Amino acid sequence: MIFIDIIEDDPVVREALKDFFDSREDIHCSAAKESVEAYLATLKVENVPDVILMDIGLPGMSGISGVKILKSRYPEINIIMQTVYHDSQKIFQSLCAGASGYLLKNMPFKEIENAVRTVYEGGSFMSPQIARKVMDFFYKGKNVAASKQSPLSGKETEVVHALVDGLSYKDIADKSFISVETVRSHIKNIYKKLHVHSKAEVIRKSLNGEI
Amino acid sequence: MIFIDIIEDDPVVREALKDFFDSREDIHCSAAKESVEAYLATLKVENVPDVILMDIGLPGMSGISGVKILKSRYPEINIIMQTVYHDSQKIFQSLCAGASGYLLKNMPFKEIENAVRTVYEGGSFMSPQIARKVMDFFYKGKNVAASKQSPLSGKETEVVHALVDGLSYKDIADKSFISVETVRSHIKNIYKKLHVHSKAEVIRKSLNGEI
DNA sequence: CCCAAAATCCCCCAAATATGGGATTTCCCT
DNA sequence: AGGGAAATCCCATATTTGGGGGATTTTGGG
Repeated sequence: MIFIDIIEDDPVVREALKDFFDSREDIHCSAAKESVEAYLATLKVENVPDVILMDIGLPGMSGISGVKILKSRYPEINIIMQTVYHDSQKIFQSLCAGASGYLLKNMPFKEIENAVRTVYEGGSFMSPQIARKVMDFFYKGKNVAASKQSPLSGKETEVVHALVDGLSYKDIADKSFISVETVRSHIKNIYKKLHVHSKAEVIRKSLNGEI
Repeated sequence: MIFIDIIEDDPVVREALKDFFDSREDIHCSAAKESVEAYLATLKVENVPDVILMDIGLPGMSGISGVKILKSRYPEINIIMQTVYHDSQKIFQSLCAGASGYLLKNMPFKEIENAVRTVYEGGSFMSPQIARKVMDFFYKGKNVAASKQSPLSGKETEVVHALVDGLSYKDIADKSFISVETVRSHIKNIYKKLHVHSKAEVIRKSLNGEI
C-alpha cells in the first residue's frame, strides 16, 4: 500500500487528485491540504506518508520551503513537485531542497500515478522538459565558455574575475599594473555591455555562468 | 519521420533495435554500427540523424568521448546513452558531454521508443534510477552546504539575498520596510560573522552555497 | 525572571563606487 | 590607408559603502 498526501491550494485539483488516488486499490491518500502550514499542523510521526505531491505556489509558505522543512524532519520522505513553473530557478531550488520528482501540471492522472510509483520504488521522475533543463545544466555548465560568447574583451574579463574575488578598484589596478582610472574605464564598459548598474550584478552574472 | 542511428557493439542487441525501430511507421534507422569510429567514418552532413542511441562501453573510443565529438560537430543532435552503467561517474560524464537521455539496458523496446520520441520532441528522458542519482546530486550538494550551518539569522539572510540581487542599501530598506541604518547594521553583522570585508565576498559565498 | 540574540535605529568619517564627460595610443581587420 | 575597438588615462560630482562608535526594544529559551 502506498500512502500519499497532497498539498495543493486549488480545491478542484486537490479533490480530483485525492479521488483518483483513492480509486487505486493499492494507493491511499490520507491528507489533502491547501497549504504547507495546514498540512504541518496535522502531520505526526505516526502518519508520515511515503510520498507527498506538492504544489510550489501556495498561500503562505512556498512548496519549496515546505520541502526543506519536511525533508529536515523526515529525510526518507519522497516529495514530488507538481507545478506550472518552467523556470530554472524554481526547478533547481526544488531539487536542492530535496524533491524526488518534478511534474508539470496538466499531466494525465495515469502518468502522475506512474511517477508516484516510480518515486515510491526508489527512482525519480521528471517531466521531459524538466529533465532537459537539468541535463542542459550539466552540459552548459561544462561548456559555458564555449557555448555562449562573452561580449567582454580579455582585459574586461580579467577585471570581472578580480571583482568576483572581492578586490577593490585599487587592488585590481595594483595587481594588473594599470591605473585606477583604467580600471574605472573598464568597469564602465563592462556595465554598459552587460546592461547593469552595480558590481553585484556583474558578480552574479559571472558566478551564474552568464558571461 | 524520426531518423535514428545506433552505436552498439553487441550485434544481437544492435540488430534487434534496428528491426524494432524500422518496424515503426514513422521511425527510420539509417545506420547501426559497432563503434564510434566505424560510425564517424560513414557520417556526413547530409545524413546526420535526429537521434543517436549510444552505448558507453564500446571497442576503441568510449561512447562518452563519442558524445563530445558528435556534439561539437553537430550541436543540435540528440544522443541517448544506453548502458548497464549505474555508477555516478559515467552518468555525470555523459551529461557533461551533452547527452540528452540516459537509459539503463533491459528496458522494454516500447519504453526505449518512448524515450526516443520524448528526446526528439525536445524533452529528455532518464531511467528512474538515473534520475534519482541526478536529483540526489543536487540535494546532497546542497546538504554539504547545509551541514555547514549558516551562521546568519533570518533577516541577515534576507539582506544577503537582496545584495545578490544587486539591490543597494536604500533599495533593501525600502523593500523590507526598515531604515537604511538597519540595513547597515545587518550588513556589519553579516561581514563580521562571515569574516569578510566586502559585498563581493558575501555574494560569492552565497552563490557558491557557502551560506 | 533573566539573559542573550535578534531586530531595530542613530551618528560620524573616510574610502570606494557609479556615472558623466573627455582624451591619446595601439592594434587589427577591411 | 583608414576605421573601429581595445587599452590606456584624466577630471569632476554625487552617491554608496565600510567601519567605527553608540543605543533601545523585542523575542525566545533556560
